[in-house]
Amino acid sequence: MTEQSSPQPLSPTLFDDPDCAGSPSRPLRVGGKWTAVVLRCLEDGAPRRFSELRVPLHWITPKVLTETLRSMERDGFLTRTAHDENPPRVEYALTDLGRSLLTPLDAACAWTRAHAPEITEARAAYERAAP
Amino acid sequence: MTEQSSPQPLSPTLFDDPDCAGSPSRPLRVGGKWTAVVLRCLEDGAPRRFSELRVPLHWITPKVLTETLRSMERDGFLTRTAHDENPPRVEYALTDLGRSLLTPLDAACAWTRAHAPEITEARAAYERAAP
DNA sequence: CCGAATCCTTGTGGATACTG
DNA sequence: CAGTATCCACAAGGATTCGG
Repeated sequence: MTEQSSPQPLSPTLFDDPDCAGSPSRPLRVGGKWTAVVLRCLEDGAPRRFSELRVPLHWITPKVLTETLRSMERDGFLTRTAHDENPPRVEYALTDLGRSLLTPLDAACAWTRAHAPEITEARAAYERAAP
Repeated sequence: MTEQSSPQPLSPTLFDDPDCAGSPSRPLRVGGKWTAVVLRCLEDGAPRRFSELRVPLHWITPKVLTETLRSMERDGFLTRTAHDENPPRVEYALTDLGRSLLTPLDAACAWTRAHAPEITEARAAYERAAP
């Protein structure tokens, strides 16, 4: 098996940026576990290939990525374009609807970043009170 | 058992208002299934008792409500106040932190309402293409 | 290369019954 | 009233394998 070191993997729990790595509170989520991370991967508007998407997604298994992409396609968040070539090439890109989801997503992410310290402290206090 | 007709039950998938009843797309969620609904129940600032909370929550089972409240207390979203009386009385109320979560929550809810028709249409189109 | 098919593990939520 | 304690069902995520 090929040795892989995902460069800057995004977290499954979404709304994370690197800062939230410890991920205080399961933050807001969209649909499945990976939906929002896919949104982040595609937010620059450039279409991406299946295998490209796996890299920043912690080497998510194909099955799970397929499921995620299918449901997002079904909901109109992205388009799937299969080019009839050999080797096959399939590209995914956000639709306007998908891009519009980034707005509430960013709001939620901002909230998480802003309040992560409070949550961490609240948890610590809770532990102190009830060990 | 007492016959109960929960008056205007809030949906588990959160961010719902009555309009989103059909709930296109699993919308954004906060932590567990019920977290955000509890936020909504407490958003007016008035403290509520355990049993009061069960009513608008579809008669959620005590176990699940307890879990939800515990995790929210732990994260500092609400406070739990046990009055030493008989019969016992326990009240839950949002903290400032919990209240602040309502902002991104409202944003997400607004997005869902605004785009629900598009999602519904996208799904219909998807079904037409791949029946 | 892009997935589909299969099987398995886990987490989350829920039903029911019982207690301080 | 406000929970615990058990047991259970199911969906989601994941590993592995196979196919176009």
